[in-house]
Amino acid sequence: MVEGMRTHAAGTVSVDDVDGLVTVAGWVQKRRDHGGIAFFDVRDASGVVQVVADPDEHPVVDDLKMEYCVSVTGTVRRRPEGTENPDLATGLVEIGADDVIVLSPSRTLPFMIDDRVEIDERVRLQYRYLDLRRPRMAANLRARSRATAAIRRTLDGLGFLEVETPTLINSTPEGARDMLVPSRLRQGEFYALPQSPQLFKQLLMISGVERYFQIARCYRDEDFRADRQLEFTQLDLEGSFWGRDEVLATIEKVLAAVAKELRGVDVELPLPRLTWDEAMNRFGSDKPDLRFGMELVDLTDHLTGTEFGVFKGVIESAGTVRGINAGAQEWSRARADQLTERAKELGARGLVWMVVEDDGSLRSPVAKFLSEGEQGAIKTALDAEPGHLLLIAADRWRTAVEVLGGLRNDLGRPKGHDELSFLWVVDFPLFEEDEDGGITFSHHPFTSPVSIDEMRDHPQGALSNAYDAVLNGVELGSGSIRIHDPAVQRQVFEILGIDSEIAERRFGWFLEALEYGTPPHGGFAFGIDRLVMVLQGESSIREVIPFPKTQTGVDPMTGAPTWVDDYQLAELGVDLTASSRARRDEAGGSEG
RNA sequence: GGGCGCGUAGAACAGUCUGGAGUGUUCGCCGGCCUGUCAAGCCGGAGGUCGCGGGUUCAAAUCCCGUCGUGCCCGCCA
Repeated sequence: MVEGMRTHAAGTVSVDDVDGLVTVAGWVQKRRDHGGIAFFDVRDASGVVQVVADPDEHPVVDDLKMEYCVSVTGTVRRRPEGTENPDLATGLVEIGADDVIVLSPSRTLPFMIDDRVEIDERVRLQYRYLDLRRPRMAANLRARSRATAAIRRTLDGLGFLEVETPTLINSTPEGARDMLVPSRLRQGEFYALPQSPQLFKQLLMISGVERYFQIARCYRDEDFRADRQLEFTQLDLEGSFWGRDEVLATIEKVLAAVAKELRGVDVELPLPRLTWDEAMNRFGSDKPDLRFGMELVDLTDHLTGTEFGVFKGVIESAGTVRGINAGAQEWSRARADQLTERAKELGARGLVWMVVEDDGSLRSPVAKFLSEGEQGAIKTALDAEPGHLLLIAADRWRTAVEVLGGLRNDLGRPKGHDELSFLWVVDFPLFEEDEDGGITFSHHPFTSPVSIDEMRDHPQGALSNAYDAVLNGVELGSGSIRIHDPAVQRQVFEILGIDSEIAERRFGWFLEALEYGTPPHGGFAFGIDRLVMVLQGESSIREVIPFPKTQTGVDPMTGAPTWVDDYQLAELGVDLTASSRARRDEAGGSEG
């Protein structure tokens, strides 16, 4: 885009422009002053072009520092033979300066605008506006924009209606912690920021929208991770009169369109599907990374008669023994301790390791407790060759597979993001056990059961109509066919132990809405931040969020969150606890 | 809520284990030289609360305790 102050975008100046008079504007990337001749690079959003000037004719060139904002008018010329720069898109040409104007000088930078240096992230966030000038970050911004454009293009083509839902809604204590906003007009009452537009999109189905989507900001007040922020962006989508396969086919098209846009690859559709059961048993995860093998193997049957106490105890108490072949790994006592520690972190009580020696024998702290036959069976089951490391976990099923699934990821996961492995995980259990042995929904309580009878009679084994999308072991998002029958919805609340009075108070308005001819409906939501993160080869969501927060929820640039004045609190009918007040006073109090 | 790592000049680091003068490297910054560089080069210079507080010691960037900041992970994230 070229207008007004310039005739050309810097990155587009080419041999076609030779002998032409051009004006470019941008930032001084680097000045190289040779005395009688000086070069500097001008960078704008489109790229970089080199300017040549005689400092005697243009003394202003002596003043140019990095990141000065400048305008340059001059004549495009071919670079002298042997001085072309093949690394630069505009490397065949340069601009001979006639006029150089400093539009805006720059202070000395806190860090250089350069992808080759790793800067402390706190400093980057404090000067995010400079950080975003770096080519990698600028590329991530553009990628994100292209991703959302591709999403809108695809869904518009499929007849979807983009609808905005409110971001000040009612709080529901289930699920993640709500971000709360105090109401001034109704002191003492609070809005919540939406964790997702879930109920509103279902209402839109009742409203007759039939095909809805929204690129929605969502909020969850939980602890941070590399792939989790307080606020994040989802593609939220819902449709009526369709089933799971139509939802998946739609989302697949969107994912493929974004992958095509950002990676130029054609993702083969339909995407592979795994049942939750298979994902857990083979990969120890409900978001398996299929870019590598190292699959889990059930060793229980080979060890039913074992004398080894740990295995014996687990098997007798209906647990399971699972193993993985981690392949050739550097091995040491320290490494063994480290992996055992990690296994415990993942919930295991311990970890059995075995290294296959050159003669085929097993080196392991537990080898002496296992019979020759048992050792042989383990080796065969795990395809063990000399030099391989075998890891075995014995526990209740869920723990055993999840521990090995975690270790599998630690040990086998490819470093790069070159390969893309999308997949669906389907047939999730409807409920799972919570820590008190009670029952809790594994998706959300609006997810329909595959069978209502099964849900009522055997809730533990009941399947739900929920599905997840996974890319390279990253959970992109999930969806489900919803409950459209208010009676079933009430039953689910009941099974979950939500008192009918409470359900009525919290969700009565929604249950009532379901009574007015609700169409069968279902949908999906996936995290745009995570999708763009993986496609851009980033390992943190913060690299694709323009202004993210640190792990403690702070924005180092603006200082948010901040203390507020007493009069603001008074207007809201909110007071600080004594300890918060003390911290505020210690910090120098409120501003203004 | 918990575990682990990191914090030294504007930036990136080494030095910390094994205590001995703020020692050093690269980039940036300031001054000078330089007509084909593109992470230009050469010469010179400035720049430090070793995150903060306490302790041990004749002596602490270094050892110990606490604290703050930051990152990764576990819990949490329907």
